[in-house]
Amino acid sequence: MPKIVDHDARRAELARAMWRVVYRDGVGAATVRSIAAEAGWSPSALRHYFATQTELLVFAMEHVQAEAAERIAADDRTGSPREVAQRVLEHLLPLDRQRVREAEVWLLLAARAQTDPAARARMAEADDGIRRAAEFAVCLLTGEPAPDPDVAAGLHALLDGLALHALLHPERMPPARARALLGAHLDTLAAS
Amino acid sequence: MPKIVDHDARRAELARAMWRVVYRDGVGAATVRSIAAEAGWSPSALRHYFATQTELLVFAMEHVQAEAAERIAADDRTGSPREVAQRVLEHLLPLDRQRVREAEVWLLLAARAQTDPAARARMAEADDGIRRAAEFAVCLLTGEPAPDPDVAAGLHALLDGLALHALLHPERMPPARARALLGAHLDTLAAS
DNA sequence: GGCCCGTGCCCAAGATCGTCGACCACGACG
DNA sequence: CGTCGTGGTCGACGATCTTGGGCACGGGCC
Repeated sequence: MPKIVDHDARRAELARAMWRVVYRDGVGAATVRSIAAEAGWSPSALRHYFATQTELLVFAMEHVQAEAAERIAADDRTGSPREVAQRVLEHLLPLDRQRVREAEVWLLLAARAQTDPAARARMAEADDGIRRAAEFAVCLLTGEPAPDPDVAAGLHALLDGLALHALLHPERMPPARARALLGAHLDTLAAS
Repeated sequence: MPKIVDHDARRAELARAMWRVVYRDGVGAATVRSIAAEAGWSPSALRHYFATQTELLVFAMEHVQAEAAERIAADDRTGSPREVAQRVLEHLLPLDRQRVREAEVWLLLAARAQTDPAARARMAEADDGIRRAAEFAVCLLTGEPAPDPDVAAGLHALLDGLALHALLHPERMPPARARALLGAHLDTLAAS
């Protein structure tokens, strides 16, 4: 058979090129052509590994989720359950430049999910991940083995709302304020 | 001088055409061409009234905000402060088909605000409107004349998060559930 | 009443985008 | 050593937003 390249490795390489573009020029500059140029190839070459631009965004979104999961897994879980819960959830907020860029991809994919089924499916999985983190935090706070679904859903909505505000209005919702508001919500959950 | 047309009336007419397209085909179909065709004109004619597509979206967003403000103003304010607060805030959630369409425009403009200054400015104003509603609700619940900024900001973030979930995952966040989660949050605010 | 010129509008083109088809090159297998 | 399938490029297509040039109309002025 012909020459064989490692598709997964190539996709990862292309994804790295995409993130370089996103970090440097913002998510709006992440076009097929600019990513191909960044990687040093022709735009058509990308089609062998990502059939559509949405597939690229989906792959980038998987990277975002993997990064978040790794940050959470790397947490040492020291301190009170309340402190652990807050730290875990803060890993999901765009509190530094890198995570702002990641959240930009998240928001772009959210808008695209309104019309693109593939984007919608990926957003649903990312949503699951955040929901599980919220449920984990609720379990930590209440001491119960199973979280109240409504309490977790409310925390989940607050998280996404804080992320949205931190992204769109960073001057009104700086990282410290997002952290404080999250902490206040966790306090009320712990109290009840 | 030459023939004079009422620019405001023409803009309103174009905005109505846009909303017909959005209601029928979704926000993804709201291109300059489709809107011009819906209004019966050429795409270039739109440029006299909306220089860019973002201006169209901004005008549509102003309509969304005006509709929401009107819904809130039309509320008869009967019932307990707790009930009034919930009803007012529910006017800001995408609980029916029309408001889902309006929220689609909101999300599209949010994504565009990442790169487009005009969209960003309009989103900031829309954000102000929601924040004021949240502050009003907090005042109702606490009985204080001035709301706690952090409490209002938390409620605001929850509102936007609920709206986002109702929009992206309506099967997980149906209108009844969004209402219930909002109500639960208001209960905890009233209790503290 | 007739001319002017500015507004309104269309046509065509430019720029950029995502996507696709046709074609070429290389290299592993038979 | 030949074959053919994979990898890659080039060019083109269609759609999009945007822009410039030009035509038509009609209100104001002489």
